[in-house]
Amino acid sequence: MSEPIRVLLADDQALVRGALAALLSLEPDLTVVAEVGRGDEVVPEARRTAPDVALLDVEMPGLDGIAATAALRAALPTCRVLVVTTFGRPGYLRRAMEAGANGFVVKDTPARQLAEAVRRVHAGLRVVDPTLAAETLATGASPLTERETDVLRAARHGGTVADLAAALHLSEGTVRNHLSAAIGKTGARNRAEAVRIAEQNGWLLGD
Amino acid sequence: MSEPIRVLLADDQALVRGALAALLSLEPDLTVVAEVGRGDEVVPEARRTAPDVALLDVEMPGLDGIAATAALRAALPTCRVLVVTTFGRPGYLRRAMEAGANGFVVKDTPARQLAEAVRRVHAGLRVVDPTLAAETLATGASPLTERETDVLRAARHGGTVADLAAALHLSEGTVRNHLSAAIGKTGARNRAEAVRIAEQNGWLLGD
DNA sequence: CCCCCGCCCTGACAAATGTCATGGCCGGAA
DNA sequence: TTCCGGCCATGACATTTGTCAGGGCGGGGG
Repeated sequence: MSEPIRVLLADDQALVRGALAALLSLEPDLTVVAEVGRGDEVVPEARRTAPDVALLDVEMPGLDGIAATAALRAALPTCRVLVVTTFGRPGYLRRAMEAGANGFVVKDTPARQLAEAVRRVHAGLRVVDPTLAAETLATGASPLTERETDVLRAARHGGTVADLAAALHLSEGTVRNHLSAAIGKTGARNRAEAVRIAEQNGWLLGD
Repeated sequence: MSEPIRVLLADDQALVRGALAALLSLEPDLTVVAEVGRGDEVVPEARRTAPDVALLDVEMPGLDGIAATAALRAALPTCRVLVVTTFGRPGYLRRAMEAGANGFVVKDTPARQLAEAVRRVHAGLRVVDPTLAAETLATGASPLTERETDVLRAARHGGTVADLAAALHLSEGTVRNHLSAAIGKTGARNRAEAVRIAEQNGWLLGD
């Protein structure tokens, strides 16, 4: 039998991270060689420990999992990436794949399948949650323009138009116009709903 | 040495649930006797397996963890409850304790401490995340009246005032008034912000 | 070269939202 | 009993938000 597969774990919730480590450690052919809780710690730690596969959560402080995927692929091209996330948002899958991920799994897949997914990714295969794959094709990429995305992102916290205008250095009229466009494109009936829809589709990544 | 502690796990994310099971199974004095993915499966499964400690997530379909806690305490008073949650929302802790929980842990506590928390709860001690305890005292109970809470809950999805009025069988003026009151009490500057604040404080439980 | 198309920016107008004063209802205190 | 205070309900009014038409800028195709 060959060397065990070296795995790096990245998840912001320490409890979940530790639990996943315990789960994977049950498999004789897998070793967890590193654990990190922030996206910006992924690359430094990967350089140090040279993992074969990195298991990255999408929701992380510092750098989200998608950005961390891109950074890791650039820094260590031989390291495979398996993205894991809580929410089955179609946009996440698309963005993850564009960033160079080798696999994508949502957190409500059965626990027994995770080790198998790691093995498949390590073997060079692509692993994609099948239910999500169909949905991704249906919803497609973001229809939002760059500025519209900026404005929606800023609107998440619930400020007034004046606040957004100040934060983005735009006139209030402009902000209203971008919001209006975003509302139209998302099919929403007001700002709050547009934010919710865009967020659910994963169109607001990048803080 | 006495019998191992029997544990029931409830979490809607199968991967996390399985991982927690793996983590706890590493401890020789703990046995995971049941796993469920919905709040409304907790009591039936507990009746069947007679656990000593139930580990409940707050965010679950069917019945949230707080409601499940109350139901479980009523059905099997000898079973201790340890509530686990992703978000350290002060209101959650308060509500969980009022519902009869014996402990409360957030998911970014270190993994090693979970087994210890289970043991303490089983021994009859209370386990509370210390940082959260202070915050709870500071933010206190919800200042929102029942109707205000209803209206904010309905407003989460982002509908218009007309929608809310129809859903709650109220006049539009009334809905606006309740929203205005909620905005005032939360210190928000518009509806969306009020929803966000109330949600963060755990004042909107109960779907 | 010129045209066209899309994105960005802006102000004026219409529509929705938030505020306020008012009145009905109920339960506890005087 | 009567009064008081809190919650709920409602309509009129001011403010904010969403829509629209229009102009500037830059890249790609004819």
